[in-house]
Amino acid sequence: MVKLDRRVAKTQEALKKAVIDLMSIKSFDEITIQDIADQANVNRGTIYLHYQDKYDLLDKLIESHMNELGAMDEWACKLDWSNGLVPFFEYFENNHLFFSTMLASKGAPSFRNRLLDYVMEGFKGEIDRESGRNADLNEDVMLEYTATAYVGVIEWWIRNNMPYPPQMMARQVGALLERSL
Amino acid sequence: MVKLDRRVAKTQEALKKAVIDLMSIKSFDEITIQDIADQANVNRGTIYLHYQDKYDLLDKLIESHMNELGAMDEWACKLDWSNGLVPFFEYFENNHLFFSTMLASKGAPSFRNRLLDYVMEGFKGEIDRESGRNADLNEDVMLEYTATAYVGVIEWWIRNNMPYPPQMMARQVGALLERSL
DNA sequence: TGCCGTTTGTTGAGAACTCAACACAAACAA
DNA sequence: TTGTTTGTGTTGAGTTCTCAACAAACGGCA
Repeated sequence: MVKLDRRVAKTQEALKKAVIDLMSIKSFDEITIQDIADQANVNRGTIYLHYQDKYDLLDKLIESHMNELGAMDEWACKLDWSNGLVPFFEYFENNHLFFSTMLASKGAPSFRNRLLDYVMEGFKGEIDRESGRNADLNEDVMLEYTATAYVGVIEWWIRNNMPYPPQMMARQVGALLERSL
Repeated sequence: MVKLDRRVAKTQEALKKAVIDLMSIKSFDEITIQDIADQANVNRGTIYLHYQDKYDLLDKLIESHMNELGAMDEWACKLDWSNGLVPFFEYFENNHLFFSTMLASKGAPSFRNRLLDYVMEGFKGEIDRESGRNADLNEDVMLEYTATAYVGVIEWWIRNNMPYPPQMMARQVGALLERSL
């Protein structure tokens, strides 16, 4: 992991934030490269030093969120379900603008699928294979079932402006996931 | 007025903000150049591309506030007292962190004097010389009197966390200033 | 006194960014 | 159709910023 130039970090951060902010106003397709540059207070040409085009930028933005979630996974999987989920719900809360606009936008299905894949990957290692209570259950079905439920709840929670605190959500969803896996 | 490079504007902005933020924690003398660089997320050497040292930076920071106030002066002096003062109190409110720390710091007297000078300069053109009610009053005394009162109220208002809204302050102080000038 | 850790101010090479300009494509109106 | 507008992607010269390194000054402290 080479530490990257301070300027690079700053402009990439600004560009990603700009996209998120703009997506709460316009749909992603309506956003022009110039819009992003203005919002980020960066020269238009600079964007092309980091990304192919605005789709690439959005892709990298999603990617960085997934990486962030992945990093939390490694850290949190040592805890029990209820406590381990807290940081995730806090993360969703902190970045609710991103997730809500992404899940509401025209490209939502593909983003939703990407999130589902990520979640399923994480759940794969959490299935109870020892007690035998899942002996006659198919793994793919179990994963699809729980991941869909989990993502669905997240989606609902964010869409409704996070009516309950992360701690409570973590406890509730944690209990349900524990039963399912 | 040459428009300056986007990068220059950004770093100068970041540096000024950094100083203000740090002054709410430490006294200005305790703040190191490295502190400012860290807070602004800028390389230490970069500071010297714009300022002689941290004192010069503080000086320019003050200067830019005075210019800001001066620009508002030209715009607001066409209005009556009560309405013309509103933007000023709003400005003080928006930048209360700067003014409160400046007026509380060790260098406060010099800053206070600078503010007084600025205010007196602005009041100079507002003295009523026509009605005759000020005929036997000395201009210097009047200016000193009103400016001290004005600055004193501002200081009190900010020190006490702005207990009344800008509009109300503008109305009250406006009425009093009108009587005095 | 001399040593030591910290802060300061400066330097040079190289990377990143700016800005204005350009050619091109798509959308759209006359 | 033609002309106009708007957005895209690229280029090159010039400026700004980064980073690591350096010498020098400062303030304890033994």
